[in-house]
Amino acid sequence: MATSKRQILVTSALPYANGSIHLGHLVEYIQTDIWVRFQKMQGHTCTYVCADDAHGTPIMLRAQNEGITPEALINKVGTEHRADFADFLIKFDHFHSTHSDENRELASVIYTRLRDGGYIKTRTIRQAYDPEKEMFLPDRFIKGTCPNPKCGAEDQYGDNCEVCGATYSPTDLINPVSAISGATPVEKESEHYFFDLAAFETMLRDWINEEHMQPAIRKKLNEWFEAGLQDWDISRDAPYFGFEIPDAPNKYFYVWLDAPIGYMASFKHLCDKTPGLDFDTYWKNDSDAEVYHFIGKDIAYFHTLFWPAMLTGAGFRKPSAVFCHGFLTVNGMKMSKSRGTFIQARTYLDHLNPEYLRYYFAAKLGNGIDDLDLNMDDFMARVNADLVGKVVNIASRCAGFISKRFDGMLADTLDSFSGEEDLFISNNTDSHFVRDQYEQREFGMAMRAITAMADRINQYIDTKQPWVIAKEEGRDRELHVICTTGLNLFRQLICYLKPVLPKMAADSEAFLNIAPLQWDAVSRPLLNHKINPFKPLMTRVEQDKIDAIIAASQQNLTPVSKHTKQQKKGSAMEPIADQIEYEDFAKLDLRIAKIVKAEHVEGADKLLQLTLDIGGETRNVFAGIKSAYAPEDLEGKLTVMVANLAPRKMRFGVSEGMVLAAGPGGKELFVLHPDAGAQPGMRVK
RNA sequence: GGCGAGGUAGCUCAGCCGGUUAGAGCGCAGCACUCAUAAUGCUGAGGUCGGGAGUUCGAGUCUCCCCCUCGCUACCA
Repeated sequence: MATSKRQILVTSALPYANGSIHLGHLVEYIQTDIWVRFQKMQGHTCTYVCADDAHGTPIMLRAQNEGITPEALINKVGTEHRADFADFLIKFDHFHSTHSDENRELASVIYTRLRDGGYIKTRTIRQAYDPEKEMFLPDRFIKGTCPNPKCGAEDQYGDNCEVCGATYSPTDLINPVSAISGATPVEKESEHYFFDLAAFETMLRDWINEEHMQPAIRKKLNEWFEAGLQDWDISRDAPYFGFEIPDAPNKYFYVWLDAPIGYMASFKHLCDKTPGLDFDTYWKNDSDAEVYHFIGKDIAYFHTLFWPAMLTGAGFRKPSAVFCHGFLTVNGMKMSKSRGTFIQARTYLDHLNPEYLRYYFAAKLGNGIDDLDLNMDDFMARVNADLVGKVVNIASRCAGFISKRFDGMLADTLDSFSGEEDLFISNNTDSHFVRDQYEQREFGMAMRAITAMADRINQYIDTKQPWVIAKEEGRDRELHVICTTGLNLFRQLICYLKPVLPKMAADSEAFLNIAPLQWDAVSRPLLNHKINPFKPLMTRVEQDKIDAIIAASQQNLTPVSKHTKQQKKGSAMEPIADQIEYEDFAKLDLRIAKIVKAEHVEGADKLLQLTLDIGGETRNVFAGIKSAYAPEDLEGKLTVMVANLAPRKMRFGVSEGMVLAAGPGGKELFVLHPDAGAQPGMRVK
């Protein structure tokens, strides 16, 4: 490990200023923040910058919808983002916006240098245009019927069909409409600016063969090389919310052009107000400083191809490395609004301590690009057992004796009744391992090593039985040393956990009455020192809090804008329910049923009582179809029923399933009938 | 369809270049203890390492085939 001071600049991907921060985002910010805090504790100069990604069509349109300026929108969202990050203890040295003077300047510098270097070309392309709104339409803003003859799903986006998975160009859509105005798009030509990525192929191929990224990403890049590097369209026509291209009126930089430059811009802003922090030292071509980007694996293309190529073409240094992480799943599945697992940062914060999540993510993060699963049961068990049960418990079980018996003073030596110092030293030795794991972003390994230390300490206390010694005459000094040892070991643990748990570390520092912990400071014990009374440093995760988060996440997102708005434009069709997995469907047991008997129910206005034969057995089912069917119309016919629906006690008896029917109600109800040949009891699938 | 990552105890995961009885934590069972936020310690049960074939003296660990999961992508990047 390098012992000299390093100069390190670290970034996380820029969150888009169009939506809220959710738990998926936080994997990255927490990962980065832990690494940065760790580097700072090592005494290195480590600077962590980020910014809101504030440009692009979606932001422009959303601002219009809300009747505010894009600037007002990004300010509003920016404020919210900052609060979410701050409350999750993500400590940026600076959080900027891509819609800033610094970014405009740097984007212009980079573009101009690329242009002068011959890396910018122009070409006329044809693109869908909304004649009513007078703007070109990104594929995502065109909707129509899927052109796949086997599919024909309505209301699909311009680039691919979410129903059948087919891909096509917007011009293939049947009855295409602009999702913005409802007008029919026309084709129109426009001159676009392109970045000549292929010109950098040799440089990029060399670059990725060094240690600048994880092996899995490198493989992916090779695949992209095989496919051939394409020119990159970096311009968009007005109206567009972004920066106008210097020598091209009414042409704007595509949001992804100025987004990564936002890393530099944010840093530039910080440099301008921080003495001793010099922009060029970090970004000049031959810089010795280190620059790292933490990103999700989905945006590797931008960061490992475009970005280093742009930097090289403009005479800047390339990143030292790009670190990718996987996605977050919740309870083993993709985050889902309907399951209540699409959890906003704020929703979590309303109910739980952010350090729980920081620890849990740390415990499961490695340096690979595997997805990370937030399993709620595991989350609760892990946090409670490791943090509360093991770590905090050590302080809790020693502190009482120190304050009650020794007036809050620690002993003046650890020397020994049996190996106190050895234990202390062995933790120090292990700290080298922990440090290496942090450096390598193997946080899970680090957490494991730390909890193993905690196990040893609890064993030590158990062996020593201070509660027995406390009752015996003349063993005060022994008791004093044991508890002092315990608290010193605790101090080490907290130090090693500090990058992950900054708040708990601060509280522990207050409890121990010490200056902020630095990594190496704990190699010598704290002796003959007055500590403060112990207060609980962390309480347990409770199940009802987790339930509340899930419930709140479900409500948050059900009725909202999206559906209602689009519904008005389209047909009067009831919106399609949230997507389900095959397993969800497979849970339904649908059977062909023969209606052997149908009769009126005395006293019921809407119900008919049906006796259904489903092969081996008969079921009694109450169906609300009296308004549309007479019993005699039904008897003898076949229909389809849900056979595994939980029986329901109704006023007139127990209903053991339900028959399927369509229609709005009243006379317009249509019971399903199978085609000829179906037999009672057959499963429908 | 293409590509990538995975499938190891109930759960979440370690297992480097192949080597004796496959590991950890949580959970579970029993015991101990009571200083501690029902915390802690000890003991134990539990896995034919997705399936099959091959290479080898020897394979979660290498090769091939198959099955399953997840992700990306499908001339947007």
